[in-house]
Amino acid sequence: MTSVEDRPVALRVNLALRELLALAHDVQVALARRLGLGATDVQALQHLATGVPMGTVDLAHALKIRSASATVLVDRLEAAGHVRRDPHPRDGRRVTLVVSEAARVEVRAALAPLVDAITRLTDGLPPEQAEVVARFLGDTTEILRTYAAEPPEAG
Amino acid sequence: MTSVEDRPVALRVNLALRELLALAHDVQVALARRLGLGATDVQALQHLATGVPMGTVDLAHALKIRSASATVLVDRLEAAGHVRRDPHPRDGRRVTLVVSEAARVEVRAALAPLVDAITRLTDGLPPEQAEVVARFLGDTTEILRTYAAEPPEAG
DNA sequence: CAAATCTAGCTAGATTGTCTAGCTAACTTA
DNA sequence: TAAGTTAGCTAGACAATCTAGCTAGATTTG
Repeated sequence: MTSVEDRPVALRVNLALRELLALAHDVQVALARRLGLGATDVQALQHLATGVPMGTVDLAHALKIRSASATVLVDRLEAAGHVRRDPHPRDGRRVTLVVSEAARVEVRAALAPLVDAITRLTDGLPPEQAEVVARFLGDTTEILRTYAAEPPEAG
Repeated sequence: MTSVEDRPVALRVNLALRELLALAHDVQVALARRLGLGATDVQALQHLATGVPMGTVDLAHALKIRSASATVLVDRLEAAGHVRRDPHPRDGRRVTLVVSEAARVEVRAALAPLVDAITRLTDGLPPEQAEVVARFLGDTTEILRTYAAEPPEAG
């Protein structure tokens, strides 16, 4: 039996989360505009900036677009000087995508106000509350990941 | 061996949030695929489903696209039987967009697993922790909104 | 070791969705 | 009533992704 008093809180969390998901798009667009790039291109840079070495196909998988589209995307980023195509040392077919240091800095700078604001928010919380929030966010991303991965029709 | 829990809480929250923002896109795409629509069309339905009466221009503002694009978007939704264009009772220029009950049900059903999972998660929290989470999410959406609204160059 | 198969990446052309430009009709104001 | 504003639409341009199909390098197999 759910009590009447914790219903509003659950509802508030649900609504806030949905609003946050909706806002995510706007945030990506805003970030892209700051960098003068398209939204997908920025996502690509963010993936590449994690440091995990990637080829064109890997990037395509990460972005959930076709490899052909990723090729064109990398063309754009390369033309803008944001990434470089390095040959793979062992596999002649492969390409290793390397983010330029300038692009890395640009992305970090554009994200800074956001990261700083969130950090301020987190630092303002008592440690045990921050812990609660971190755990909740971790669980939530897990749920979202599951939902996003789930096939449209359950087999 | 460092585990995830050893990291500073602030960093974990920041990372989780960024992951959440990245996942939001995938979630929208997954939802769109379930409904057989484009991502923006689904967002439009979600906006319209809130019950706040809207015209084409209002929808355009909500989605941050041009009114011309919204017109075409509404054409698509109308052709698919998801919305209806009703004349505005007082303003002859205006159109009131009405979501069909079928579409409303479809969207709710497609979102159900997500909403249910989040609700389970929230209901599993002690009330005071839920309160902390709700407050944090509210503050976060505020930060994101500010970031998304901020002009590329401070003038 | 040579043939068949697979994989990474690319090119070309079709498709889709948003954009800009510009229009009409209706509302508002001086 | 004339001028300006707003809601919505149409037409055509543009940008990003998609499908189809190709080449070259890697892997497997008889």
